[in-house]
Amino acid sequence: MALAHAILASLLDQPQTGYDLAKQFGSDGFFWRATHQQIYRELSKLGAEGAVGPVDELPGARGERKLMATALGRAVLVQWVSQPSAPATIKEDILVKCLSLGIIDPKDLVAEIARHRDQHDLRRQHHEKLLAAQFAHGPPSDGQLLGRYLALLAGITYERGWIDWAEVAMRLATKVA
Amino acid sequence: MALAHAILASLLDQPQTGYDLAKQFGSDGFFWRATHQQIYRELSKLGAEGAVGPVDELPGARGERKLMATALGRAVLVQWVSQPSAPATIKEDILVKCLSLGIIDPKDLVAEIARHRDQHDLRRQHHEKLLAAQFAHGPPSDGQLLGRYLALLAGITYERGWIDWAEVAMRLATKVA
DNA sequence: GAAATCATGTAAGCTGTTACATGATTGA
DNA sequence: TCAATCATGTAACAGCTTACATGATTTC
Repeated sequence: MALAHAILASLLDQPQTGYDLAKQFGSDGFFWRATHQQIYRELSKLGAEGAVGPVDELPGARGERKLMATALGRAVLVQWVSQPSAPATIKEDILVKCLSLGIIDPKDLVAEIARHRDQHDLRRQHHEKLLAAQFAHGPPSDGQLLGRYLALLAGITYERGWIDWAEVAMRLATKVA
Repeated sequence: MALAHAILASLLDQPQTGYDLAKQFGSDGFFWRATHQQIYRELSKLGAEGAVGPVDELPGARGERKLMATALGRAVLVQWVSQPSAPATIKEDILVKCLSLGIIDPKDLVAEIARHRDQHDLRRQHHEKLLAAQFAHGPPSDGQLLGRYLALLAGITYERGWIDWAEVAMRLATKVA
């Protein structure tokens, strides 16, 4: 149930509505993807547990229900972080498609790999823009900020890995075509 | 429902029992992870659809029920491969932990990143051993084999990405500690 | 006034994980 | 013969995805 913890971590920085969170977790560039349905479900649970709570905003602010992590929520997060977790399992369609190369037209695979390279490249650019905008002066020394810096760096490294692989794979698969 | 297709792709090479598949999909190094329960569930479905079928082995062979993809199964796979698919979504606990750096001891995060680096390094070594053993003479020209080569290459690139990131992240997070 | 965006939900179905179970065969 | 491995399942639950729905506010 790491989504709950991802939400809590996201609510450390600033209060947000479910909608805010859904936008963030729905954007292609974010380190974690989730739909608004998942977000709201988790928020109800977290609210029932008392891990997130409403922020009493200016009464004039239209029906917004901004939430933030409570002291309990932060404690829950700290507790979870202290337990070791296994690396995520890879489930990439493109690899299944590679394994099917024996029964498909290599040109189709090359085209599909090209599409993937483009999508990963878009994300890479997005991450790099954020990094440049938020951390123009290099890695920050503040803990909270450094965490975001490291997450962005991981995203960039990840996307670059796929891009590099795609270039090599396309060259090799073209030869067989 | 890509697991079904991963199974079909795996049954292109050679007939296997559910147990064989479960071993393969359960090993840390494989490009896709699934438990034996998932495997058997998918195999029943695929069997009911006629996408996989039994191989009549030597009658002496003990209760083995080797399966392979049928013509229909191959057609299903080809059809699925022809549709574009989106890159997988990242769900890495370690990134949530990075975002929590504001409320935890940086030393704990560094230790956790070190654990992750080690696990990714084990997988990297595993993949590289397979690559060296199966493709000693470089990339193969045969389609089916090239597919496996590309999948292995992707695995290696992926693991290296995380290892590289971990080295940088540990250096930066140590400074703040 | 219409369209877009903000904001929040329910319901159904599929996928993945954990726990529990069974029986046959192989090797020490 | 005892343990390990082979081989196959059921059941329950947790997590994720897709489709369907509603109403308020903001912008053109």
